[in-house]
Amino acid sequence: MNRDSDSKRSTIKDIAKITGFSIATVSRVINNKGIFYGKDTYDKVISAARSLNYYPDAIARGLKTKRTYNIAFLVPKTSEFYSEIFIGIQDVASVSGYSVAMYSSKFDANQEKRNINVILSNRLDGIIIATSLLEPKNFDIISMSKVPVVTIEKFLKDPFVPSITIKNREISKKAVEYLISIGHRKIGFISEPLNIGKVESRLRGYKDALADAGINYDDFVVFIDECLAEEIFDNCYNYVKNIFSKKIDLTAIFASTDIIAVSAIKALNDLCYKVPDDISIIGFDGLEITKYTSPSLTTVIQPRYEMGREAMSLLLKIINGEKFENIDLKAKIEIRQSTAPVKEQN
Amino acid sequence: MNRDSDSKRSTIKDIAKITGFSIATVSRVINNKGIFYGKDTYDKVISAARSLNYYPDAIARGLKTKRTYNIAFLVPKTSEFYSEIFIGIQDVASVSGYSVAMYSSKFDANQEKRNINVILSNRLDGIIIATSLLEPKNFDIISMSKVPVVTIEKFLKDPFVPSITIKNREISKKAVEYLISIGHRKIGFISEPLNIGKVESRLRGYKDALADAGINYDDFVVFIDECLAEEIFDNCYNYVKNIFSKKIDLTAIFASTDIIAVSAIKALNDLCYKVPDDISIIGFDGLEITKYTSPSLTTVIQPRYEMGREAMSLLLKIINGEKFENIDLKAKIEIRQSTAPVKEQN
DNA sequence: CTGAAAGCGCTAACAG
DNA sequence: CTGTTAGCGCTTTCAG
Repeated sequence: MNRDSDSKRSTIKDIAKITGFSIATVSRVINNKGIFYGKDTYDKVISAARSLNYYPDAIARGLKTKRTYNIAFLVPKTSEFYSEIFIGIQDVASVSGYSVAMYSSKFDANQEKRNINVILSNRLDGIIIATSLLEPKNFDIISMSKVPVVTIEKFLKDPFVPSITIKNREISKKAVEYLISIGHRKIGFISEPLNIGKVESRLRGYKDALADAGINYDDFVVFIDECLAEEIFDNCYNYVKNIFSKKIDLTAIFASTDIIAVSAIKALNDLCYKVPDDISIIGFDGLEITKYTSPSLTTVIQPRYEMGREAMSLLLKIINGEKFENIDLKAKIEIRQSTAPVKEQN
Repeated sequence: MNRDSDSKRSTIKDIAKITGFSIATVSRVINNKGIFYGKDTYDKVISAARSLNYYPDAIARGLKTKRTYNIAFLVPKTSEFYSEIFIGIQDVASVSGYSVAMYSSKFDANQEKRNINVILSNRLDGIIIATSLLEPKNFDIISMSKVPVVTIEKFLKDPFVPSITIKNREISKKAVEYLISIGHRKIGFISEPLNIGKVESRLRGYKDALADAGINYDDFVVFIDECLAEEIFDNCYNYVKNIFSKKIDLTAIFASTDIIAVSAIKALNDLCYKVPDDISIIGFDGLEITKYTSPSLTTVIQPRYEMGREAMSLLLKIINGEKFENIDLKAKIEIRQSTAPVKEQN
């Protein structure tokens, strides 16, 4: 069961041979370089190319031109969250002839390093990093290589590396203010590890809102799950369940991601708390699934598609040597069923 | 704001220069080719490489060797479903030194074609196609290129293209039999477009089960949503809502994907049907989120990680000229809260 | 154990 | 408008 590999890939040389033109001419028409060839030449070359099933060899071309027109999108895991960013990236990339491939580290620093090595070895023209890298040392490798980079959701102090962020602190503050506005004063905060950057900002927003409302900040109701993993739901579920199996006096939770929020709802249900009657929950991200949980989730919706578009535009600017600056986008709160006015305590 | 590009990437030539060896020798030690060099040579070259921050240029190497050690994973959209397959692929690929990048067509035949062109131009060593291509003509392009291919969840008659499938028909039959075993006889089938291959098999399994139980197959309770889109939840939700806004006499639904099932639960809730009291629902795929919906979803769990592993192993066999055959994996049913014995009709 | 040299497929001066 | 030619960085005979 083996495919006959007699016929190898055809090259411009082959086309040159059967058309009688030189490889230079063939190259010109293949690349549409100006009008330095006749209509007739064009037709002959193109039809020869077609009949030979010719494909330009991007490898050879890249060796010469130092441009591969390939972009890497580096994520810690592939999920709906990154997926939509990816689409935004792809949409603007393809307009400029760039293609983008997604590399997942699966929350594994070694895999991340391997991915980076591959990306650098393959001379990809740029890298978009989502949510920063697991291993700071891995960033140094990229940095030394001088490949254009932009980050999403993680601001680095490196002046060569601009970021796409959203106003995490501001919108988090608003989210918590909303909770306060409907009577909540005992509001917990649950999140992934703080080192993710964006999470810090969200915690800060949470504190801002409490401070403004004259509510004391209480370390005891801030829960940071220090574990990141693929089985993120199970992980969060157990985490929340654990928290609430002790008697905790909260009427609302601000969760730093939708995954946490959705898991929390389930955990609370299983513990016989009713959402939103006993406890309100607000999430963060705006994943599509959150409209389909019961109750549907009140959440902060991030403009993920837009983030992807902006990231790629920014990267293009760096590649083309134009000037660029950081971009800070707005998110918005969508109120659904998981939040309700606080009930009278008795 | 522009990075000084004075220092370009270093090459084996640079290493040769500062060590005094020839580029051939440098190449040998970089590639660990046998023991055709002394320990001393080795050390000198390696330390020079390190000090120059040397990266092998995969582009140049590929031009010479015709192998890029890059694999493409082609998906119609990036989602949790493909995500886990991806991890399986990546895990076995990396053991053999291959890296894999994911290319999404976003349910767009043009994007798909563009991706394929990029993949072929970049001489990727192999392609894993999930769920078949949108456009059959696009497959011809790949086929003509003779690049090794394996498909997941879509069997092609092409003898050069083996597939990883699961026993869709068999397990679907079992799923419906389970519904029947708890008293259901009015069972609907809701799915994505039939041309996805796997869906046909699931429908067949559904019919098998009905036939065995002596239940008449009724076209009227088989709903095929002919639309595929990114907003898959909204789409399915509306579709199901639409179906059930007419008075439909069903006690159970077999949904061909979890997304449909989850959307259906919500749609039914909004229509004041109770799941599973009024109607039972069983899904298909085993997405992690389905444990966290309310009620949690009874579903067919596919071994997605395993599918990815097997696909990559198969691809490696083709690449290495070994013999290969199709692989058909088993799925299993996990019973959760969305299914219950049928209530007495009155 | 090491070096010289050819060439992978393509682009881009430069010369007509 | 077209052809010649010199590499891009690397691997790989073939000689030593």
